[in-house]
Amino acid sequence: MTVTSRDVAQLAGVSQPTVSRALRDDPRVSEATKERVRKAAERLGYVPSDAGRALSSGRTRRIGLLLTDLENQFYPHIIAPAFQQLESRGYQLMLHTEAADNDVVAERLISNGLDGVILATSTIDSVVPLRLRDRGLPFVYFNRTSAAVRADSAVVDPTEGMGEAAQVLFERGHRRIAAILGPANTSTAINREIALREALAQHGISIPAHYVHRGPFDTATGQAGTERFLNMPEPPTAIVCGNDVVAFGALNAARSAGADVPSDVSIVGFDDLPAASWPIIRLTTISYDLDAMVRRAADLLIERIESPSRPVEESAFQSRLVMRDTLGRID
Amino acid sequence: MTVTSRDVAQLAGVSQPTVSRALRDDPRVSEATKERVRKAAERLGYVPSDAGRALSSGRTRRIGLLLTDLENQFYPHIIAPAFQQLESRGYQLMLHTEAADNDVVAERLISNGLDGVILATSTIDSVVPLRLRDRGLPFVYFNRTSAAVRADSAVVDPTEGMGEAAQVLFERGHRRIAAILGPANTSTAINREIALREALAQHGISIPAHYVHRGPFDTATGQAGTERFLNMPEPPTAIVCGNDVVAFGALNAARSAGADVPSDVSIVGFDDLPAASWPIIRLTTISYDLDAMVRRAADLLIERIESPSRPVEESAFQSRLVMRDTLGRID
DNA sequence: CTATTATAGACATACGTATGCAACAACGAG
DNA sequence: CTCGTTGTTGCATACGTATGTCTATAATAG
Repeated sequence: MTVTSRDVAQLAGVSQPTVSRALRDDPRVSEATKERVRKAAERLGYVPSDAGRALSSGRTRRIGLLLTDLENQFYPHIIAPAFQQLESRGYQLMLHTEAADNDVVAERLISNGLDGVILATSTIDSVVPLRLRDRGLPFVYFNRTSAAVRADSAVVDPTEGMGEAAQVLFERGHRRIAAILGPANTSTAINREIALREALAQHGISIPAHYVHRGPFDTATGQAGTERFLNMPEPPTAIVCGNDVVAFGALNAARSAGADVPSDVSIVGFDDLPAASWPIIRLTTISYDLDAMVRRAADLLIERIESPSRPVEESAFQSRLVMRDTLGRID
Repeated sequence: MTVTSRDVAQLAGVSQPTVSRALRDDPRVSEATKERVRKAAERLGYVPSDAGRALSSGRTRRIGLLLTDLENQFYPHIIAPAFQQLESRGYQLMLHTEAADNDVVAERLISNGLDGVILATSTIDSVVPLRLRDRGLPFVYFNRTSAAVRADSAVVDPTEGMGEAAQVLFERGHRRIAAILGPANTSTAINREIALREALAQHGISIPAHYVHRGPFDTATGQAGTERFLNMPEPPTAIVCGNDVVAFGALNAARSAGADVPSDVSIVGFDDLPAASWPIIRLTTISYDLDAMVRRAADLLIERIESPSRPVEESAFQSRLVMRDTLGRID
């Protein structure tokens, strides 16, 4: 039924191993034979079997990307550049989305014969990195890291962005500043909170406990937090959000409550997703080079696969504030 | 290095085939032996090799989803339910994004040892369906179909939705109606255009050529089309868009041009993406059960895989208008 | 007590490719 | 004329699992 390298070998009048080598452009095969083999392969419509190749070579040239919650607008923007970068280096991307982060997930990653894994949604207490390390399966942290195992990583450094945001908030007269932060077990939420608090502290501003809302990085969290804040007797004048998706939820809540942004309340995001710059949104947010970060993660992983003993490389990307229309002035 | 079924067999004191059967709960193995094997597997941390399994059984339980343009907001909403549905039926999803639609793509799909493919971005002149059919690799059309090969499909029937939209547009006094349509080589663009024109014709309205703009299903198209329309000496009072993403672009263009929606121009979308119902957007659009459609596509494919000789099933999903705030009344 | 059958497991082999090693031819140097 | 060298190909085998067939043991019937 299916055409194998043996069939090609027979037609070309060579042995099966020669076909294998010829089609991968092995220098040990003469140009004349290569040409003959290619012709034969073409004529039979031969397509090498990934399974056979994987079994024999022990490598699949396949890399997993582990995500939770694909519905979140943030992740599609990772997938596309990851795909491209891996492809340009001869690897394929295999998407894995899992609600939980447990042993079953780790097993699935391992059994799939992946050459490596990009972990994009690790929590600081994830078990997956441990399992992967035990198996010797290379991986890289993207965006978030886990405390359990040290590994190559590509993350954002929120310091500059939060610094600029704090500066502008202060200059524009904001003193009552609230924050809608991500889950406490994610490195991103922790780092952004620290960066924000330190930056505000430089202007003598602190965020009281009742001005802090925590939850998953989704619109519902932004919505819930903003509703809570707006209903307070003394609402904040500005809300800094853990990311853009949360900020979109905040904008929605403000609109629903009849509060004008930015004259009633200012909102700041983080990530600068494409939608943030849409004329109907114009979100003031903190930006960084997401595509470059994805590409870096892919590169780090491939280098790790190809030379496993390299020193660990932790790569941080600068961030900066992008002023648009959702951060106003207090008179 | 890696633990194989042979290692487990040795530890459990049985043969390798018995391990294979025991772990897959084959009735030919006694419960006592199964238990012993499971214990041994657990103790060694055995994880079966996908490649070995694929090579031996000829099946991978892996299904490809072929997309172009992951950046488009529409597609992530397909991926998540597809993932879930396939997983619940014991299959894994393998994402393939390709800019083009050519032989190379088909070859990649074939070599990957997929059990089947979901084609989500076929054009009517796609070559991939031909190649897959020649190879005997099962596939299903999702959303769009191709004329070249008949196959199972799950698509939207735009008739009712467009009918309701035309009705409301007419009742609210719109007579100059424009359309921003998708690429002419996609079945979705064609079907929606036909449905729209027929529905408007019932009210004696036709869309003149200069009120038609065509382009890819993205925000840029919506933006460009709307700019063009708004600059006309006699601009349309309403714009029907090929999908929501296009409509978002139209909203952006209107905002940039200082045109109020809906008092200056009305906008109608198609798909009812989650963002369409956001308070800051509130897009009037045509809705259908996208998740069910995805699940249907997955089910059709799996059934095709498991019984290849079934008759072809073409599944169409009803659509309906969802009124929100972007379709106004002409006084 | 023997013949028959059911049951559980072993044995052999297949799947398709990659790779170390041996074989061979052609050739030039000594 | 011999020997080493270089370049090209074939041979043998490994990768890890699944499955058809065969065998040993136990259970059952006559």
